[in-house]
Amino acid sequence: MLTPAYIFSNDFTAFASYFEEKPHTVRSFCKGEYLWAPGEPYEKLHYIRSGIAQNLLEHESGRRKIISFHGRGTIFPGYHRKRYKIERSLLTVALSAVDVLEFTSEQFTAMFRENAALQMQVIDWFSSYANLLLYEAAHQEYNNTFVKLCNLLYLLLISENGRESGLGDITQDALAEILGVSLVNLTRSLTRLRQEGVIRTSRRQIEVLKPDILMRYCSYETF
Amino acid sequence: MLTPAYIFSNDFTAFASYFEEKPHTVRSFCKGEYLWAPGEPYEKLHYIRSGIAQNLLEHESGRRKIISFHGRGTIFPGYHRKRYKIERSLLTVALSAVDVLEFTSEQFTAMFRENAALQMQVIDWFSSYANLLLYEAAHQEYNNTFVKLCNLLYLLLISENGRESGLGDITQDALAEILGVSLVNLTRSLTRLRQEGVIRTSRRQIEVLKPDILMRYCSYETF
DNA sequence: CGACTCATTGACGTAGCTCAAGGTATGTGG
DNA sequence: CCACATACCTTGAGCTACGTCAATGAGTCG
Repeated sequence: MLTPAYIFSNDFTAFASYFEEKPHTVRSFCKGEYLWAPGEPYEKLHYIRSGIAQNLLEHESGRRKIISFHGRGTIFPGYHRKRYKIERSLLTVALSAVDVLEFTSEQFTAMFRENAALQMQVIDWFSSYANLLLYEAAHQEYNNTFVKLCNLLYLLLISENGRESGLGDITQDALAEILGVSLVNLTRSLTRLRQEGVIRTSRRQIEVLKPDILMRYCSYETF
Repeated sequence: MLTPAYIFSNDFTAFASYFEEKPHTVRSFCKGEYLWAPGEPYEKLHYIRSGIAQNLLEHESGRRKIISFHGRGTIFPGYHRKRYKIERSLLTVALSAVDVLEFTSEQFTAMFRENAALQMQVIDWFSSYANLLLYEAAHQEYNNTFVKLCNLLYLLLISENGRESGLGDITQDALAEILGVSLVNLTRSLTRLRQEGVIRTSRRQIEVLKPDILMRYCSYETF
């Protein structure tokens, strides 16, 4: 049974050569560049050949919520046709150099119509995305910061998907923006875990020394 | 541009007669009965011919989060093939007498494969569901209870989708469970709105007297 | 008309916020 | 290679939004 995944990767690799054959544009983004800029409607879909990007939402209060990460071998955003107001506040930023195949909505629709396997993969992608959002909106909401953090560390560093997808380094500020808590509050929970010998921290790095203890702190839905 | 909808309805009515022709089971549920019981894996899909059901998640702390409502002319749950751990904590309850066509995963897959219009509608459903969850997980998270409530009242009572779908009456307890706040805290915000003459409340009923003022309290993403 | 559901208000404790200050790596230009 | 700037992390202090507990009121129904 599947647990939430913050990092999407390698779910469309089976279609890599198929995508290459079909009409598309090759594009590259530098670290820090927007794949999807603020205020822009989301017109294009990207198949990521290499690199990693993060998707986040800017709240009118100035706080930012990191929603998900998208690495090599996946499509972002999900294929959809309707336009939602919230998309104006969503943006996608390259965390490293990113190399993509860009499809217009029409180009992707043509592939979707003819390729039954692709249809199923799009469904699978949506169910996985919905699962992450359900976990965040309906489960994590009721956990305190400490449990939220343990859950996140488990999903990013211990779980199969987390280990495979390998985010590499991450700032504590980013962790706070994933969980929707303040940096100060996040640091306090990390300090507790460090004092208990569960983790070791250094600049942009968190190493889990005692995964079994970390898991005992996690909530039931997490693994 | 579309705003979040808590109530799903009439998005599959175009397929009503198509569904009737295809293999299915007709089922009826009484008010309070589970369409999807706790701990049960989600094996079946329902096309709701009449009635309304709510989908919610039970947290291990005992708190409940109401996620969405599903009325006539829609499908629930969304068509998907993978199994997620969180589904064990999800449940769906009939809020009134509910009459459905029940499809097994295989039966629905057969229809999905042959019917291109259905494929597109399933995509639209997923994008709408993802939009609601994004709104909840990434936007409402940063609003205080008062703004959360104003947003919800707008979406349920003022917005086009809310008015059309018509939840009818709703307890304040349910509102609190949608927003993930305590009943006490919710009541205080309602009291403020009542004192300002924005709403009138009575048992299971909320009437908006001054929609323009309510809207001024809402956050930017809401309409 | 008693029992139950639903709504309201008060009292009080605390998780997590902001503000503020400082410490420690990492990178960069001279 | 050093001086300095910048990014990142940590800790303290005080405030507040929101949670729980508790008591009561006000509709609804068999």
